[in-house]
Amino acid sequence: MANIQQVAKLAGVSVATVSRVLNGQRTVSAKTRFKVEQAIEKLNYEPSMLGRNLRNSESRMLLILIPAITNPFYSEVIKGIEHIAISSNYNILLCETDSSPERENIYFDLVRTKMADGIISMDPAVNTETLKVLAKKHAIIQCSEYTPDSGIPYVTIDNERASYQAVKHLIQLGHKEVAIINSDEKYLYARQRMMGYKRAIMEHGLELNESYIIHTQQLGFEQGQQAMRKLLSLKERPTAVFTVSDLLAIGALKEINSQGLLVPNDIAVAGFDKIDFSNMTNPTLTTVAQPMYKMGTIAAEMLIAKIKGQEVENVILDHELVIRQSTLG
Amino acid sequence: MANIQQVAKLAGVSVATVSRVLNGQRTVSAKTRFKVEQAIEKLNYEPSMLGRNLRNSESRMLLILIPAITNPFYSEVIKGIEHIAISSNYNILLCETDSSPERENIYFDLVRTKMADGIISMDPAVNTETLKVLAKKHAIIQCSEYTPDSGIPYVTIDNERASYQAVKHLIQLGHKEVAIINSDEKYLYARQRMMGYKRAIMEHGLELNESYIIHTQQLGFEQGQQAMRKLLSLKERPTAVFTVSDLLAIGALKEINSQGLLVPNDIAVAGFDKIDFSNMTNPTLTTVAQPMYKMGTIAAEMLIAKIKGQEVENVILDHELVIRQSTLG
DNA sequence: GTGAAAGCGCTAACAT
DNA sequence: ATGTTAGCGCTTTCAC
Repeated sequence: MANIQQVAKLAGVSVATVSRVLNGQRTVSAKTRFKVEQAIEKLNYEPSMLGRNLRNSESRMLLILIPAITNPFYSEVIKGIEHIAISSNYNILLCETDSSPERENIYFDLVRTKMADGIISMDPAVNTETLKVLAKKHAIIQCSEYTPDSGIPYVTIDNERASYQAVKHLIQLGHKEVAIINSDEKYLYARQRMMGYKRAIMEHGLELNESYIIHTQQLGFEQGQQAMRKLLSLKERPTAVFTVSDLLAIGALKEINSQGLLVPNDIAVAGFDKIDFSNMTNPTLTTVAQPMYKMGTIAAEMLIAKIKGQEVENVILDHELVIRQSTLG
Repeated sequence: MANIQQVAKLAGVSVATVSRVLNGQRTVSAKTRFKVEQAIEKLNYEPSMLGRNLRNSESRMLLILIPAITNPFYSEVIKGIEHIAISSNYNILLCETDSSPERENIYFDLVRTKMADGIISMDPAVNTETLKVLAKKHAIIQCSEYTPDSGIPYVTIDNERASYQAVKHLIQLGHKEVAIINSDEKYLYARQRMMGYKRAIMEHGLELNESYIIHTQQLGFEQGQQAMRKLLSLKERPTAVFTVSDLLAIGALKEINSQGLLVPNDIAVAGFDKIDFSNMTNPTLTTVAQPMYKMGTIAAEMLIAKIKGQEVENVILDHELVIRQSTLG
């Protein structure tokens, strides 16, 4: 593997000049540039990023922290991040925490040890204390889940209102027994969506029934099934269910189906995220659309700005209630 | 940010000694080690991987090439890769090619420029010529899709046999009109699965009907729907459909449903991959289970061995036909 | 317009 | 057991 020295030698110039050509500086004469390019070609030279990165004291890597790669919600956001990253000459270090603090710490080390120039955290279970400390010395953005008043910039949606609108939709359809399948309320988004749920219930003069509130530890199909099983075993079954994730909703749908009940006739279901799957279920799923791709691009832009030392503002993106068969029939 | 010099100075030792402590060498006396650790603590020192990597001439990054991050098949494989990578102190550079040659080339540059120590390619659309050239100087493994006789080690399953078994299952159920929704046969796996399909048809004395063979450009829900629409518009509808991906199968299921037909009574459907969602459809999907996680761990182990300069053998993993409602009712 | 040289932070060979 | 030093491959300041 050739290095810059050998190129310089072959071209009969100094390494400085080779470097200038490499970096597209205009202070090199056309003749010299040509000689250098010839030498590069001949030696099949590729500049080593290891040397460049050390010299520039940067890695040009963006660390993305997600709880689980299997949730399509994150896949879409990542697509957005990737788009911006590529066009800004950054690369993505995708890190799945499985909500494990040890794993998380391994990944935090990547930025501590300069292997990553910044972090986009999408993990609701992230250790906010560590994150805050880290944010003092490193560029960090939170995406979707965030920490208010932490000084860490974030991009997200208005979870309370999104949840409110979904539940209101169910209520306006005539449902009086509306359940919610939420995730653990140690997460901010879960608390916000719960608030939206409660506000909708209250504002419409309905009764808040504690047995209609189910919490799950994770956002998966199985958790949705289990939660729905609980709800279906109730003496007074709900007639509608709002879940904070499409994955939960799809699991719930499945469980309702297995018990021989019909959606939406027996029970209406609404989810959250508008993942691709949500349009493939039978019936198709009413859900709150999050602008996932856009969220990704914005998070990436914010992070890159932050890495450059610029100030960045928090961003709240618009959501949209997408009404489909699982509530309308 | 402290560097190794400052630590050495504060501890009253040389940088070599600090380096030894950092790398856990036992040739350092307990007393000295303690002093160094104190200094590290005090300065909040974190060794820079930029320096270390340049010196060691490695990046400890593994580049993973996938066509689309949104296909859950890849997510599972990645989970496996990640598991091994972490425990071997490597990190993952996840790269989505979107089957675009330009993007692919950007990613190849990462290994050319030493930003990645090796590649696991899972992209069927990968440029095999470039890959072969690259493989001469770099560690490369192919996972799932591979290039026979290229000298590039791979881990995969027996696609022909898997496909054969799935189609045979349909035939043994009494179906005589069995269609296949395949992807473009420029991909090896597509050709292999087609061969399995044809062998099953032939061996059972059925007629090969060209109009029952549909090709799609991508593996997505929409492509499955479109393909199924074509099949349903046929004068002589097939009574069973085998698709080379669960995503296609789910799209097909959807289309059959929308046209008011029933699975499996009117048409039986079998997919491929056993992604999580395949158990959430209504009816649940008969599918060929690929050991995705294991495939990931093995690919990662092979790559790391290869990086170390060891020879590695190709691996063919077992698959399994999982029979569920979409064929059995 | 080009070159010489310093130095980014680390490891390892060699010396003691 | 510990220190000295060269050098990994690059960029950039400062001369000329």
